[in-house]
Amino acid sequence: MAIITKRESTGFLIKQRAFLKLYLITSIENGRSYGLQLLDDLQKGFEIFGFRPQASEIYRALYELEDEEGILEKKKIPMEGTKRKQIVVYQIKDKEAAKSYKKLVKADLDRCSGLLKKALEDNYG
Amino acid sequence: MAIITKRESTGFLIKQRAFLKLYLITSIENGRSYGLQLLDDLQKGFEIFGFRPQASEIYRALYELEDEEGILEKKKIPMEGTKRKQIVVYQIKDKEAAKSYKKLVKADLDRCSGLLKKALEDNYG
DNA sequence: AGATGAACAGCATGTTCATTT
DNA sequence: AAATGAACATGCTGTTCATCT
Repeated sequence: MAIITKRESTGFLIKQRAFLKLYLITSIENGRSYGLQLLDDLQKGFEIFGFRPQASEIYRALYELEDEEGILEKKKIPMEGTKRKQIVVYQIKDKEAAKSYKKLVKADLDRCSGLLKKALEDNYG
Repeated sequence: MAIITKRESTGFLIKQRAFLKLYLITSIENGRSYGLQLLDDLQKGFEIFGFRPQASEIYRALYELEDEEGILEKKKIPMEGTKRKQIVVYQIKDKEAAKSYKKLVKADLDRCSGLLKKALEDNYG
């Protein structure tokens, strides 16, 4: 019988997953889109920062927003310009939940900004 | 025979290890100290940010700064107020290497700050 | 107990593969 | 080929343990 040990966070920086989930909510609020399109937007937007998220991370984030947080719901629609090809699009299912998730992430982003700011002051001040 | 696959970074945020190494260099530049003391300083300094680094991370970071980067060198000295108890203190071995490491980390911290700033603008603007 | 370091283990996420259209 | 998602693999780092004084 295996012993399961739950692991604590030391509270360093925000996780990529949460960061992407924030962007996915906002993008979907601004009109529906689908996985690869969202990925492409993010990759282009962060190119100058040297950050290139992976497709699998996007799909995992979308899955969690739907299945764990209950913020999104999934729909299959025919892809534009095709008859039979379907794509998976998401829309906001629970506006309040979306709002409160974004609020949580904002607090963490602010915390992280403060942490980096402190490091810049302490080490290069 | 095992196939070794090197893993790429997607370039999200700075790793805790690099962040701590930066602080360790600066602390050691400002007067020698030893592992648990450095840990205690860091834990106290970041308490308000909810960040609490672990002892093992400090020792790993010190090891790498000595053994991999060649920036620090180790000395064993008798602990204050004791006759035989020894502690491991570090001092800067290669000033230029320290300087250039700090420069690299500064660039990354600036990049990360920009990334967080963008996220705050894009999602709460 | 305080200090150091090695060994072990979990989790976030990068990589590869399968399936469908 | 584009799109989605599952399965597999790896590295960062949290946890535990051993040793020494």
